[in-house]
Amino acid sequence: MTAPTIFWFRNDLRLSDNPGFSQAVAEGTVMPIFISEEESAEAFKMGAASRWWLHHSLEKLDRSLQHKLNFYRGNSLEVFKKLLQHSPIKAVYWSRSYEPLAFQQEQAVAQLLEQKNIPFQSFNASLLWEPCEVLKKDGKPYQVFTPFYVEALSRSAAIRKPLPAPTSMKLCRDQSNLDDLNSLALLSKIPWHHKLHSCWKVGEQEAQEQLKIFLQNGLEGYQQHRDFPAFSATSRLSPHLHFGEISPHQVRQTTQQAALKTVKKDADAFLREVAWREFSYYQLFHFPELPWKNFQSKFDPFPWRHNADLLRAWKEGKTGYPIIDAGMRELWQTGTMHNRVRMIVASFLTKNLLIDWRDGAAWFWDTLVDADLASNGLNWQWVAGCGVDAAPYFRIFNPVLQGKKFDAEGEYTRRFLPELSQLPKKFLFTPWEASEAILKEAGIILGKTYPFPIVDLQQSREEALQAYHLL
DNA sequence: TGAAATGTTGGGGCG
DNA sequence: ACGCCCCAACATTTC
Repeated sequence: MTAPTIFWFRNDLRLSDNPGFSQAVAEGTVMPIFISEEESAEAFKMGAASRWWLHHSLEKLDRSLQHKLNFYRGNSLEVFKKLLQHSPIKAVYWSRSYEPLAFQQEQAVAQLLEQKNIPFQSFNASLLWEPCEVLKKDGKPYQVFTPFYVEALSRSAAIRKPLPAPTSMKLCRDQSNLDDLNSLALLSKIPWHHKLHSCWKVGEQEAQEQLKIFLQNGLEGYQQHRDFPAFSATSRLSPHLHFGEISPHQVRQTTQQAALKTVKKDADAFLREVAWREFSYYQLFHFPELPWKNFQSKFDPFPWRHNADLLRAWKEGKTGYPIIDAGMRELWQTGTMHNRVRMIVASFLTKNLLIDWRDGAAWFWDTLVDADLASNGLNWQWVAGCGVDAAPYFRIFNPVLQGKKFDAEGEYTRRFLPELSQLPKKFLFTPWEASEAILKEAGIILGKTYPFPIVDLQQSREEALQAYHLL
């Protein structure tokens, strides 16, 4: 048997539109591998919800690969060193990561392969635009989304057409490898994740299916409906995109084809959101400290509060503000949160509670199935006001008004806060204003079945404005 | 991809 | 008929 080409799967867990994989298959026998770096460095630790997703995504991918996917644990450089000792390798291909640490790892592997004189090649499988190519006239990266997007769109012609999945593959296993998917220990022993099964369908086929469902049912009116958390008007593609079960190229092309029949402005609005994902990776590429360092360094001395009780109340959805609590419970129960509500809860944490955006980001990292280093960092910094093209510091969401405006019927809030389900619409976002009789009728005992507000909105708003103003 | 404070306008009630 | 006040509705400014 001739030596196989290794294809190193990373966050590109699909067979279709995977340029490196297609090329490897076209050139002969392929040994597909996946490396979990989680044990090798704290920085690679994934959140519990992401691990759940990854486990099932790998399971699906392994099935598509005729159960030939090879699993390894540890530092990727060490894994490759061992791999190269065992058997002759023709070449190594992979899809580039645009996350700083993962990029460093692949650079180290590339160096090793160079030394060993083994051909290798990396591919862009996950971004529509190479971060290093889209630059301002002065050669510096864009810091504002809109001009970035205008420039990016002008380069649309260069975007590759999505590739079909290979029709026939010769795959092989690494016989010396004893690890399997379960050795990666991605699933928590506590069966909390069972509830995620009813919310999500993981995998490449499922991602394609979800895109179709969204384009058929959700695209028309997307621009208006996407703001209302009770509707299912969002694409729900983010975890699929994060793990590369579907590529932005596929999303873009299929959306544009669908848009020929439906409303163009909705398609544009949707693709603009996909472009925000690009912008996040773009910023992460040019500012690798994005996930943990203020983009605007003047925020560095900001006096964030370290109040464990307030933070816990926020995490558990027990702040006493129903739209906040509904969002936080949705997150815990389903591994996601509607985009509008993410902004509201993030504003509440960073402005009303004056808690460090990194604490919020860490919780999202642990609980979101679409937790993404680039998007999480960019968007938290956006809300906190310290980020790229950020929201101004004085933009403070009022959870009562936001609830009334974007969940006017209270459907979303009641869905995730069953203890308030009997409360009349008039008081749903201000239960503390309801009379004793009304609360009793609704079966609510404030401070017992549902908390009193943990902060005063007006006062905390004033304090935030004052603190931010001092910057 | 806000909200609150402040300013302006115009219609109606009323002496 | 007129001026005055009130206030809702909308617009602008400010944080």
